[in-house]
Amino acid sequence: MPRVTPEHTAARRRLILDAARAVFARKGTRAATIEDICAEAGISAGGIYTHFPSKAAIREAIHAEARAANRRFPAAIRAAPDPLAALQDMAGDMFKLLDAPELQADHRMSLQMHADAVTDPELAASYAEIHVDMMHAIRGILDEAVAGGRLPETLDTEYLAWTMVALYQGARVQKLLVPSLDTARLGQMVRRLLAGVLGG
Amino acid sequence: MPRVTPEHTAARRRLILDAARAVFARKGTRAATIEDICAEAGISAGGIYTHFPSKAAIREAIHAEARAANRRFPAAIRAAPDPLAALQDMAGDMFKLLDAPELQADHRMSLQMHADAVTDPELAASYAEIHVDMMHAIRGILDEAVAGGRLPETLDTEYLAWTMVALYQGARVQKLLVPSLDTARLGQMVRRLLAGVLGG
Amino acid sequence: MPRVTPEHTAARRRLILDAARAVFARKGTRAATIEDICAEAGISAGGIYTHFPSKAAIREAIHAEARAANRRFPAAIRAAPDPLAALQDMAGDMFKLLDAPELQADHRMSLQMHADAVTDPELAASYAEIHVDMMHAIRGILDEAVAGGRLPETLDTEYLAWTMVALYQGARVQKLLVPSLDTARLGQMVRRLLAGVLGG
Amino acid sequence: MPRVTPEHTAARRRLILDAARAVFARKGTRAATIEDICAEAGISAGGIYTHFPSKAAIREAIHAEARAANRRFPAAIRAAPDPLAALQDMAGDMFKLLDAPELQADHRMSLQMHADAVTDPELAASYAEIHVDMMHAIRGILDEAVAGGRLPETLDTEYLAWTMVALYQGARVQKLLVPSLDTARLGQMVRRLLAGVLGG
DNA sequence: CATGAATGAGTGTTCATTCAT
DNA sequence: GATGAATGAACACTCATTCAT
Repeated sequence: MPRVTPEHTAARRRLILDAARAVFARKGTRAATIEDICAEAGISAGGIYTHFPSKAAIREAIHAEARAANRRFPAAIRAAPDPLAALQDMAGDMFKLLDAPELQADHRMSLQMHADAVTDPELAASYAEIHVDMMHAIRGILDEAVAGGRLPETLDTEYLAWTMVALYQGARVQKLLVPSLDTARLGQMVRRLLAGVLGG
Repeated sequence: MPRVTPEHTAARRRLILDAARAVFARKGTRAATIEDICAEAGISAGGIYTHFPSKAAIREAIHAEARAANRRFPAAIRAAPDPLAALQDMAGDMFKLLDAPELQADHRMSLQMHADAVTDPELAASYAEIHVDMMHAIRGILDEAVAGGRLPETLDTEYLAWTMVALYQGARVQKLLVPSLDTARLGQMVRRLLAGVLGG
Repeated sequence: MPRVTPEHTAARRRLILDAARAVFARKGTRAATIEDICAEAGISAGGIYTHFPSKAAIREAIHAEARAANRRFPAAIRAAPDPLAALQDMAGDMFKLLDAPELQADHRMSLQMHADAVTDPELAASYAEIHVDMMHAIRGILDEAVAGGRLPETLDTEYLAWTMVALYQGARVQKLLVPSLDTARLGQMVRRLLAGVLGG
Repeated sequence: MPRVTPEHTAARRRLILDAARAVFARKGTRAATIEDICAEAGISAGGIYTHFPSKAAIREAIHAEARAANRRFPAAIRAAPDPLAALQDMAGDMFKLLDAPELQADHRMSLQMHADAVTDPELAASYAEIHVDMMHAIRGILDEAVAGGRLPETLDTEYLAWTMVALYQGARVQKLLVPSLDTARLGQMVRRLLAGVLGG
């Protein structure tokens, strides 16, 4: 019978994952060493291996969490009274996400992971699914608006959705490289571009 | 009379840089080893160090070339009879670039470099300049159109330019992760979005 | 074109193998570290890997050499004018081998390898072949003596050969554990036991 | 009243030692991990240290038991009505021991221990004593037969005894490496060799 | 200059041992 | 006593870089 509560184990996993995310974001997944992660987490060098079988497993766990977080996005937006309006608002305000201090590590991590994905087919497939999921979520809202007569049937909803996702990903990278970027103005411009198609 | 001609030296540099780009694109700058590059170039491990002082120097040389290539972009577009129309066309057609087989390695490399940039402030600064350069080139064209009365004075040309750059970067990543992406339809959508602002 | 002669490469391999044999003999194959071997050979830690892909490969190379050495044994004894007499002499004198200072490391190594073999099926199969080879060599001589009418047809030549091999292996271990063992007297006794069966 | 009875403690020791013997036999003393032993014994990693201060101590305890078992051998053979005949029988039948399924682990263990002994002077000394003990037991029987006039005074009883021990050790290794070995025929041959010296 | 073997600091991982529960 | 997570010193192996040829 373990004398260690499941809560303690979960907390330790959390500790390691958070440390790893911070270190991966700072140094990149490849340059980050197990020792870096342990130092960040305040545990000993071997201590990781009670909770994860390898460095790759940590990376995968972080990736899985990122993916899970992305899955929650569609539900959130669908819950709005007027999803189409919510989508437009978010396109304008989503750029607030780019400034959120608590998300900086995520943005950096994400970029590292994208770079890894190009190298690792398995990771690439999984990341592709994240993008596809985001696209589908947006497209679903657009399709409903088309069905409701609020958008023309001729609208290529799938590629409008793809475009929005690309815009988000591109803006994330841009903000990382050019911190002085004014995300509010960027949001305004995106909103204006979308207004030309979505109305509003 | 020097035994080794400058041409030979330049050819050797070229050989190494091309090999390095290919390997960096395939494996990532960190995972790629000097030996990988040598194998790709068909030279010996020590031979690199006659031409480059370190692996980092190779990466920097590649980056410098990428930057130089980007600098040629504004001039090309300015040379068009109607730069604004050329810009719009390119926004629609630029996505052809995403499919160009000879550019796939560049797209991959670029992603690896962006990831490195987050880790390395010097590289980040330099990459930021590339983005700023692209933005300025686009903005210059937009500003001229404003001056010529073809676009309203109220247009936030700087952030429209930023948006276009973000869209390009995002689309590049997207195409790498989701190869089935139909870049023609993506281009159509981008063109349509821009039409709402630029007219057309 | 390699600037290093094949002789140099062979010498380096030899250096490493000899060092490894010494260290394996002293510490056992498992306890011996790559660093031990490098220190013994006077080379740097990574230097081994130019010549051997892994520690296991070194062990296997040593094993292969031991096996090759064993293969030379039959030819040597067959070359004698009277192989049966030579066999008997060797049975008595072979125990001189146990004292030979230059073979002490081999005897120790051999014991380590036998221990490894029990653990590793592949190595076990290979070691079994060494034993079978030795047995066959001895049996061949005995069978010729039977064919020549010098030994009775009823003699179980196969198992007499096995017994001789077992005696050799057992004596090797014994001498390692009990260095004060008088191998000359041991040889006398073996010769006497064999005389009862082989005549002489 | 002690919460933990001596019986319980003894049983736990037994459990650990049996598990350790099994694992050592299977993997070798060095490759076997504490965790392997714990898994085999069905206890936890820390639990070992209540009963043994270290892994080495377990190995030593097993060795001590092996030595104790060997000490019982002389008494058993002396108890026979005709010890000399019993010795000859055993030499022929002893090879039955090689086939006994319940002794396979012991044979393997023994080989591992011999290998360790070459590495560890203390263990070597102790193992030497086991061999010396076996030799003395056999020699004692032979000397009595000499005293009783059944064997010639010129017989080198000490080295005949050593030879018998070597034969046993050698045969053990042989049977491990060459499982197809026919131990009955091997026994026959040994008996026949001994008959030439001991009569019978 | 080109070569490639040698170097040696550093990496991910293992495992005997400790100790809070 | 028993547990098993935590520790930290090794370990096998990698790789950017050097340098004798």
